[in-house]
Amino acid sequence: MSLRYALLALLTAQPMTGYDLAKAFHVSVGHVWHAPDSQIYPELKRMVADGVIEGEAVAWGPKSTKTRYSISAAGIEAFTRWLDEPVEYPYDRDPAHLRAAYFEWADPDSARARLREHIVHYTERRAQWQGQLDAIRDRTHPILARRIQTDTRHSAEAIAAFKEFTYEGFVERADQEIAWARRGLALVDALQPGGAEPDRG
Amino acid sequence: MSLRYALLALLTAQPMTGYDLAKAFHVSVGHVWHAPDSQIYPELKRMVADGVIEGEAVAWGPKSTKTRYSISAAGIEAFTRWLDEPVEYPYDRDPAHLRAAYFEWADPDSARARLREHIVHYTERRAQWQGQLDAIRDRTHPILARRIQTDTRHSAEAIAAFKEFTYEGFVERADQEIAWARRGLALVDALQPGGAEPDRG
DNA sequence: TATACCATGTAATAAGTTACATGATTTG
DNA sequence: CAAATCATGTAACTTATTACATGGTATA
Repeated sequence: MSLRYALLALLTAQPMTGYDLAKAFHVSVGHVWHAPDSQIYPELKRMVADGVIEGEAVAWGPKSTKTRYSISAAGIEAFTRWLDEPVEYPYDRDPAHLRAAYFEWADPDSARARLREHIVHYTERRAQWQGQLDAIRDRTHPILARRIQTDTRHSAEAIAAFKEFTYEGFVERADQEIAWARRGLALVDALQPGGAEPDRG
Repeated sequence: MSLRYALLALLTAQPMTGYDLAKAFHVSVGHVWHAPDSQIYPELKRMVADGVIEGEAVAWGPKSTKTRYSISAAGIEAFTRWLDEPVEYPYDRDPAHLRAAYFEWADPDSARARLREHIVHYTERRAQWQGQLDAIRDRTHPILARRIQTDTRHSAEAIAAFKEFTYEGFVERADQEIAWARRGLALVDALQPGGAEPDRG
């Protein structure tokens, strides 16, 4: 159900067509709550049916139209009500840590490969999150800039501060995962003296 | 597909009936990869069909039987092959951080409530993970103890070290989430001077 | 005029969630 | 003999994944 609120959040910044919204999604809130286009379009239809957004057809070329969606009063209400509800935490399900727990069954080089992949994965994620953070801090993030312009009820300071806060948490998480995997590499080396060269990195 | 390997991992320690396995699951690897009984039993049937485990009926009372499952040679092979494959990282989908990003729309007391709930949630999780860690370290963890007894190819040291390593990562993650939420409380207070009492905790 | 990209999906599948169901057995 | 718990699920639903589909529009 979070996808709905992620989309509502985007539409509090400005009305958008489905396509623009999907694009904006992937470069902003999609970093926090992933969804493919094939999930976004049907959800938008359901949201119209439920009255939380409105869709109007706008001309596109000589014989085509596209739909521009805007949040309704009911949508604003649903969005703020959602913020008042407790979070439903997902169950723990962590494929990387699951494997790490049974590394005694893996070839030491295989274990090292998994840990290095973990570092690569979180290094890439970290770069993405840090990129968001930088753009939020210097106000070059296009969706944030637009939001600050159009939102009259909230201060630019507060709008940006909570987005910064969110991504800071992710960057710290990435750092923690990288540090954890490095310790794992050291552990594999310690348990398997004479294996591959100890990792420097 | 990870559920299958979590179950195989448990069965490398010893053969178990479905019921015992489900119970053991919930107090051990279920902390890393959650699954309800209603997912475990059907998966066991599929695993028998795929030949990675074998089920034998054992008498239970005068007129009933239960099934005892043991890992097969093919199962051991599937399990170790799984450790050789790269991890498929799930997409990011974080309901708590998603909300935090839009706290400017929330009543400050609502934002505080969400952040306090975050602290409570991770404090509880941390206690569970730390409990596992303590039991692993002093070798009182029943499944680990059994595993160390029955596993002739891996050293007790390595078996325990990787489980420790796994749970250490979770404990650190919990600490990070708690610290993050505390900073969030401070941020809400800073943006809303004169709101509720600043949090001490 | 071809290529990129705009626009919007559908279909099939997989995985996981919640609620409920049923009967046998052991134990106090 | 009642209660707990052992034992094993099924059904209905929701959510998400992957792959594919289709045609219009702008631009070089």
